[in-house]
Amino acid sequence: MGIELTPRSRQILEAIVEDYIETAEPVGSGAVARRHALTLSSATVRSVMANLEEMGLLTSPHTSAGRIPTEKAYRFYVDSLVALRQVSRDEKRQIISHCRHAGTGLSGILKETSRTLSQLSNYMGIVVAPSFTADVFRHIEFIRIGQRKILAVLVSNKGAVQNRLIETGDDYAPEELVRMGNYLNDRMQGLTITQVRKLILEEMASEKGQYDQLLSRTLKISEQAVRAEGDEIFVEGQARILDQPEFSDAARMKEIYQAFEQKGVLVQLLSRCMSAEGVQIYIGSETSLSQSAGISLITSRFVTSSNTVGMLGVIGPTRMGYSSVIPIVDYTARMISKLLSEV
Amino acid sequence: MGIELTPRSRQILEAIVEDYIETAEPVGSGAVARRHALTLSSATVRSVMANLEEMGLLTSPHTSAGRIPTEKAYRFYVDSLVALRQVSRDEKRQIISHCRHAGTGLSGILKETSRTLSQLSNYMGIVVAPSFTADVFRHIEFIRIGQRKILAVLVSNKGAVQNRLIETGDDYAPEELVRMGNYLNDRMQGLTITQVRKLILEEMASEKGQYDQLLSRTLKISEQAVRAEGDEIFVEGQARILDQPEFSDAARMKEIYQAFEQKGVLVQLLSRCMSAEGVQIYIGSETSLSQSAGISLITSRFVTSSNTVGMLGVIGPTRMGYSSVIPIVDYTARMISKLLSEV
DNA sequence: AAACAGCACTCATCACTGGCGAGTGCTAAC
DNA sequence: GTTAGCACTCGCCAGTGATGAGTGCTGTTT
Repeated sequence: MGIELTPRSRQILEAIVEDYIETAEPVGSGAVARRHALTLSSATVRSVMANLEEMGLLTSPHTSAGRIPTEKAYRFYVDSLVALRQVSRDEKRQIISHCRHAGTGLSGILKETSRTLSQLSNYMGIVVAPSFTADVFRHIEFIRIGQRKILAVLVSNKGAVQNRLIETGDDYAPEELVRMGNYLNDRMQGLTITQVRKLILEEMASEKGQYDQLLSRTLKISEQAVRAEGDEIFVEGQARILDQPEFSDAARMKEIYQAFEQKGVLVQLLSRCMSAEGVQIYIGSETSLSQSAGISLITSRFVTSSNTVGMLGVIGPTRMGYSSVIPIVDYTARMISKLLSEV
Repeated sequence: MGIELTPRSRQILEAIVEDYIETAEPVGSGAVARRHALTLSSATVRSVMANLEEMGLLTSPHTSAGRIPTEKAYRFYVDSLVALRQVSRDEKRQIISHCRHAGTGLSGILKETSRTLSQLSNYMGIVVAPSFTADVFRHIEFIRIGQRKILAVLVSNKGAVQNRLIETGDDYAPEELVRMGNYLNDRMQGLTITQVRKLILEEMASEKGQYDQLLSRTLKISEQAVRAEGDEIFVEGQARILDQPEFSDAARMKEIYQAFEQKGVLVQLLSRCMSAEGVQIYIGSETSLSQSAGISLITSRFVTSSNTVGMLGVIGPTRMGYSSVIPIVDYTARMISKLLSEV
């Protein structure tokens, strides 16, 4: 895995990656020698570049163009070359003020955050609302609060509580509701919320669930209680992709937009990120998005007071300003975590 | 307003509009004469076309290309020329089955609808969830249902009910809640929900709202009760815009996406449509979207069992297949209304 | 007068061309 | 090991001319 490079090769590779990130155009030996004052002639640089190409770190689009970094090069770059920029005072200010300012509830804050990410990075900002569907079911309770209104209180093993108001077709007696609760509490112990939901749906479809009156009523209500809260996901700044020269061509674009249209893809992609702490980076095909698209993803997770975990990050071209975006994502995640634990 | 045209001119204009809708290319006199078997020579058609151009119904992109319809022509076309297609059996089937199939609550149905619209029309589908913020406030009630949980029940003059669960920082006595309710019921009579919300926010900011304990608590809670439910809006099929040849160029595209990014623009645009019944059509600049973009909008509203009004429709290029999209939008709106009143 | 054939004219599009310049790999010299 | 020099490749660009679709006008026919 570890790639062996002389210091000079590293320096040159870094120069190429950064140049390419900046200009989006193949960089030639001359440019490297000139811009980086390496006291090396272009010819020397050339021979080094030839080496790097052999190692699979560079490719040339055609004979007499410069070279462009491969995915492998980006990977190496972020792993061991990139010098992370500090988050500037101004950026910090923006992040914080945007977070605070957004008034309307969690959704509002997260949406605003997504927008801020997009603005600061100049790529696409993305935020996945925390949900505890991966948590383990601990306790559920149904409370009658009106003629046809039931309050469901769902508690997970991490202590997160989810209240849900359910309107029903007919009336339920309090004793019946208690029995329902007990039934579920007995049977669902140890499963994750997602599994619980799945199980309920299966039972609903089975014959037993169809003909047993009481059971059927129980299932119908509990399904609503456990239903995932729209797994909210906020994407902002889609238009910014169009700023990137490599996507100015329509076919390319279409691919990307289609990929994102099934947000399912994103959800799947992001749920992977939930597990690990800290900033995570997926480059090109590592994202397992429509391969050829040349997309990268920088994410970090954040937590809330109720211990649920959400995800935020930035999607951009592989040729992305890692040195500045990584710190921004990191800082934003911390801030959001802090903000959400205060409440 | 009424444009005077001889039958023949009308026929030729219709032919041109329909040809252009199909091919997206300037249509010349020859094509019209040939394709529509009008027993007219191209020369005659030419002179008619010259007339139409003078009337502002056609323009030529340059001397020796055919002509393309102006907005005015489209307007005239939909007003008095277009022959609406029937909704095919297959399309009906798709609309109905998609509506039914979508499981998860209102959001799910509407999202699926938006997707269906996009699929059938091959343009962008859009659905705005019904909200009763424009309704008039009639009654509000707070019910204590747990240590720190309050249920707010809000009723509008049309009989629509909105329940909302509120979690509070500290505990409230039932009597206090009753008093709070009375206070609001007295003061907010006759205002729309939107106005109520605005008033509450204003009072919160005023000195009185800051220092009067009871008032402050009342406002804080009622604000949450009245808060607009995220004015949900579902847009699907954005990628389909890229199928349209006129938008294959990146700059053009960007304009559009940026316009849509502030969904505010859409909301504003669509709230206009809410007032009138039946299918409404906005062509080009009539949409008051980024002018030059050549976008058209076909919408219709739908109603729910609780008398709230939503909006659905299709956004596409001005050069849109009106004859088939109009009926689809119309039919879908009817179906959704029916489906939502059943529940 | 309405319809039309004929004609000169305009102009986008396309394929082809040659010049240019950036960049390369190789080799021979320091 | 480093570098200057050189021949070579190839994308890009501007210019060229042929092609063809489409137009407006004019004079003739019915």
